[in-house]
Amino acid sequence: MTFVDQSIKILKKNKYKITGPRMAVLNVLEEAKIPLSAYDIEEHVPEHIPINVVTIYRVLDVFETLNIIHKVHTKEGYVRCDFELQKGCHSFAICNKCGRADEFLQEKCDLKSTLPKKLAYKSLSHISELSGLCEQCA
Amino acid sequence: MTFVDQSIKILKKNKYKITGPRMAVLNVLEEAKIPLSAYDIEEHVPEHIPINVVTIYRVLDVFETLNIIHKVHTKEGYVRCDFELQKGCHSFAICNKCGRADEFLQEKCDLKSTLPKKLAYKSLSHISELSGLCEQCA
DNA sequence: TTATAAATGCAATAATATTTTATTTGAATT
DNA sequence: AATTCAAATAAAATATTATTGCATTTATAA
Repeated sequence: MTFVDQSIKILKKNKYKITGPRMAVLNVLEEAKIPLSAYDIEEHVPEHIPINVVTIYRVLDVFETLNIIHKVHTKEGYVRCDFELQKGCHSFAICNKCGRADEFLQEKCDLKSTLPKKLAYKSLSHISELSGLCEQCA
Repeated sequence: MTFVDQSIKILKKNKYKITGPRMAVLNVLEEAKIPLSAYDIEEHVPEHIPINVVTIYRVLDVFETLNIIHKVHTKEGYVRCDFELQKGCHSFAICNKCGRADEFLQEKCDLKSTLPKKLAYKSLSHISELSGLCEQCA
């Protein structure tokens, strides 16, 4: 099942409408290898169906909530979720040279357990981003 | 040894000058519990010694290079380094309510080892940010 | 097919960040 | 204490990322 199909399924399941802007953003992110900003996405959308950037931000908000996409904070951009991965810790390996971002799973994630006892946080979520050089750029 | 003194020591060791703007930024960050943007810092600097925001960005760049401060990417802000911690993985626990950010050490950090073999990245650095509620806000 | 909640468009604005060029200054040296 | 100059800063313009409020349109359930 493709990324787009899987995403549509998730949208419907959660009572969100299938709209033009949402489909356009899904199609752009399906192909992207590097994190794209809302403005990047605006440029990649086919010229005959222009979308307001504000709309793109709102679409991205919904997609993030549904875990259809993830925000790569160190790059201020968004990438599609890799549905092949199981639910768990969504982490990214990011290439400093070409910008490529690969999602990967931390099967045995111990981040929460490393939080010192004296920091009594009720933790809800976390993100790990690793910067380096991908195979091609190394 | 205070954060400011330790920072001065590191600046001198690396042949950077001790200047007004650098001292002002150090003094602001020494007290801050939450990540501050360059513009936040500009507002916190004493009124009788205004600093250009561009200068603050450049000061922050140097400080980041020297690991005197860290950027909290999920908040687009900067916090002082906690020199009490040993060198290693600088991670943050961030409160979603009050914004507080506590640096903590992952003694046995396994992030790099969780990167799948097929992603042949040469990893250089990484950041982990955990969002939740601190003891006061929980 | 129609009613309506949800989604979008538009305009304005805020917040964060960078580039270029000219000027000033910290501190090493004399 | 005066001199010197690489290093640091200021200023102005511009780029990039993000949000808010309100009017209008649309996807879909009934």
